Amino acid sequence: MLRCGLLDEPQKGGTVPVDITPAVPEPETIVAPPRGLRSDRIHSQVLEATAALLREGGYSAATMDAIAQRAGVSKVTLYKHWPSRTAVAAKAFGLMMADALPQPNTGTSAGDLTEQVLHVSEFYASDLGGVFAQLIAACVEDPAGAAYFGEFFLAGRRAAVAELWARAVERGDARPGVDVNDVIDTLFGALLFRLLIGHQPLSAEAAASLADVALRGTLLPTAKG
Amino acid sequence: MLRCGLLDEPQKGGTVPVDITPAVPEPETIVAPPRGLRSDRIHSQVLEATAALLREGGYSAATMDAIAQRAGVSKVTLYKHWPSRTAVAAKAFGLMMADALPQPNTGTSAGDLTEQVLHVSEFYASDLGGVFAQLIAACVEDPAGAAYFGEFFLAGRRAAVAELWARAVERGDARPGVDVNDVIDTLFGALLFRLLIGHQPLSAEAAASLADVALRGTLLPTAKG
Amino acid sequence: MLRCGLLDEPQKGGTVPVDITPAVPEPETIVAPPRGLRSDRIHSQVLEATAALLREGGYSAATMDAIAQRAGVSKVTLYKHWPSRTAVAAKAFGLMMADALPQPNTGTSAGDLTEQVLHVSEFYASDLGGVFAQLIAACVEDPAGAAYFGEFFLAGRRAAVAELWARAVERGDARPGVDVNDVIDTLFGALLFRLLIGHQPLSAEAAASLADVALRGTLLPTAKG
Amino acid sequence: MLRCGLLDEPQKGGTVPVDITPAVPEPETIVAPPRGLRSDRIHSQVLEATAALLREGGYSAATMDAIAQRAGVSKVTLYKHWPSRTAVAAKAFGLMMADALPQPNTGTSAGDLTEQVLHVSEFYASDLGGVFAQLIAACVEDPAGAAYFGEFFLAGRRAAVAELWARAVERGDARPGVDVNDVIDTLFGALLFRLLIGHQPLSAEAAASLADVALRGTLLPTAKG
DNA sequence: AGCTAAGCGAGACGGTACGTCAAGTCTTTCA
DNA sequence: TGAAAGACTTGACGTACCGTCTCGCTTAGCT
Repeated sequence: MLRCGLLDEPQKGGTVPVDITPAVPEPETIVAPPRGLRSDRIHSQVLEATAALLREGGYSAATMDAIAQRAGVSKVTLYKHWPSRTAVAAKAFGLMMADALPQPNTGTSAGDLTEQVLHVSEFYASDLGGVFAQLIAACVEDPAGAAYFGEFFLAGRRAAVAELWARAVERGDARPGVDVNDVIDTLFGALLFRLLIGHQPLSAEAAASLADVALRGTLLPTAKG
Repeated sequence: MLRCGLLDEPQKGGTVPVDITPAVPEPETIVAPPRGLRSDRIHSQVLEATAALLREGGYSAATMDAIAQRAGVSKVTLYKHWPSRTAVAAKAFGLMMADALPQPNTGTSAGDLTEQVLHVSEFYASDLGGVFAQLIAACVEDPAGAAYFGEFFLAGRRAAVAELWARAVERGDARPGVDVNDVIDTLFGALLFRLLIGHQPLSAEAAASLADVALRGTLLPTAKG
Repeated sequence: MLRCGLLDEPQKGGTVPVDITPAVPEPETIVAPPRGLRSDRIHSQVLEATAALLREGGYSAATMDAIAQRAGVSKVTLYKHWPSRTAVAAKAFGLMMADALPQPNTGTSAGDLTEQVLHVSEFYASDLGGVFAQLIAACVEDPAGAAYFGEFFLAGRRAAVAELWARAVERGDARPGVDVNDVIDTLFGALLFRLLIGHQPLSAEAAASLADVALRGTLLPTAKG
Repeated sequence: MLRCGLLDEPQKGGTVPVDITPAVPEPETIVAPPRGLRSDRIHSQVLEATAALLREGGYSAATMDAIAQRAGVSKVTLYKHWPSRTAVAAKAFGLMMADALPQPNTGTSAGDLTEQVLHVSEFYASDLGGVFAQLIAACVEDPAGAAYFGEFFLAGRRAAVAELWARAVERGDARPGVDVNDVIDTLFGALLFRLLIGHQPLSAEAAASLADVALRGTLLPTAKG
């Protein structure tokens, strides 16, 4: 009825040898926006305006009317470039977050992955983490938006973690036979759970504790720092 | 900005020795509905109507107008008993699901927990799993509803898992020092991730694989079946 | 495809003995607005606001948004009371014009009818005559609005002329066998023609000339002043 | 505020001795379309496409986009040849109707004029009569279009009737001193009234009755068949 | 047993946002 | 150079659902 189908990452080349291909077929929901010089200008104006609105007032402030006005663009145009409000917001959020999280490099597999979990936990606990939760929520009812969120935000995040995992595999720290997607979902699913439900804190200690549990299940005992 | 605070379970009795008390202070959002005979009738009528609507058309069909009409109750009354639409839906969903998942009893700790994961995965993949996702999403923007969702649905689920964990602790299968909340979130967070994002399947195999990873991190090697 | 069916006058009693019953069956398009104290207040507020807008900027200024805002009423409410923008405007215009044209009383049939034609011609030539034309035009595409225009504006006008005609009949000035509707349409159709097409002036002389032609065809030669 | 000024017929030649020159000054609204071979092809393509659309779905189907697409012409080009949508539609309608009504020739003045009224009444009652009403309505808000409607449709109609009237004058059937414009407007205004308002039928009997009334006012008693 | 006050059904209402439509203008690209 | 293609702005439309409000009836619970 309302399954999402969020992820269809562009898979841009051999940087990531590990397979993170989505198991579900790629939806054709991402609109090909009109081409041309004007289109490019509009595209960036809209995304900047949306990002600003998201920062200032969260998803609920990023109304189509508000975006249109702030970007100096008409609503009709918005709907010609994106299939829904969620899609605009998702793409804007993705670009805004593009290089927010630095790739950790501690020298050890456990260290890298733990630090990544800490970064994400911190992000979730921030204001933008709230926006992230709102977007996840919005995507539940809007598969079209979900495709954008997968493409422009989630794919990048997953690729980053997949790269860390690939390093661990190279180092011989990974427990054999463990799927990278299981690693990612186990490491960050718990954080997402807490972000959405809010039943448990998202503190650094809590994150470290969760990372420890998850890494014990995925790395070899010898890899534990 | 928009953290939820979903869980404030009533913790009714000593069945669960392990601590799953929420770390965040309990919100006072749950309304005390008017008392009296009529109130009881209204309460159950509304919840049944809402449950039926949720089953038939998901959260989006459970409009306040629709609920009011189906229950033969006025909207004003609805708002006297519950703070918001989400709250009604959450409570109705909780009661509807009250005894949907049987408590597994395989004889081993790993078996019990794995089976629980399989059950939940199956539930997520069902139509009602979609409704669950919608409710999670709705709660992101409505803390009041979130309180109801925590109280009437999540608390029960977590308590059930906590009991399985307590058994594992008694059996000496649990890795010492592991927090029960970390266990729960790690075991089910990954499933929730997949439910919401839909990037990976929710099949039995996938669930078993995730359970395996998570249990390796929480149970002692000696407990692995 | 787009015939109107404008007129369904209430026919309020024996004042007018002559038959001006519409030949087309009465449409059921006029909405029964919600009842109650609030409704009454809203009704009058809306109609006053609309009348003001019509006076100030014609039909094109009487937007639903503008009306809603000026009347301090929500658009949804407007659509609960009236089926369309045209309907609101038509009713407001009707009430606004209710007693704009005095009933002539010159002592002779020809005098009365001629004076009426002059009045109407003058009205057509005024700003409000323009609004009248706009309403006629709007009703062409909106049968629901047409019903309101018939009920709240045209019916009254026709009844007024019908009364003059009835007097002429009593006086023995009317050519026998002439239908009152033919009289009305012949007397005023030419004016309407000129209002809409604008090919010929709506001056007093022109109106007198038209009235003369039409009355020669409807009154007996003996009645001509 | 919104008077139209529809009629500015080119008056091309002595065929009509009677004066039907408009009393209002001729507006300069009719665009001189670009000249050249391509222009001619475009012109006819557009007008044919528009006529087809008008026939199929009335004025509301004759969108500028629809016309442009059907004619294989760009919208910019449309606006280079005509000042507005109404103008295109009006011209297309005029050409489409060019020889729809045959000129009656019954041998008597009254017969000719009555038959013309019957023809027009029949036309009004047809689907194309509805389109005619829509065009009249559209012209109310668009003087530029009105000019085209006058030039390419109304002028021809009026000239035809004027010719009948000229014949009556030659025959000595016309009441002396009656203006041809008064004749035309009186004869057909009533029909237009009924077309637009729809309060009375447009049947042949009704038309005959109206013609009778009007002709009694314009022809001499001796001319009545 | 009857009265009073609260609870309640019905549904009108304001508000906010949505997604859509068509007119008319402007820009790019092709012939 | 002029036109096709079509992107864009503008302004309004009609709809959806939330949560509040008002009315008048019903019922509970006290006197």
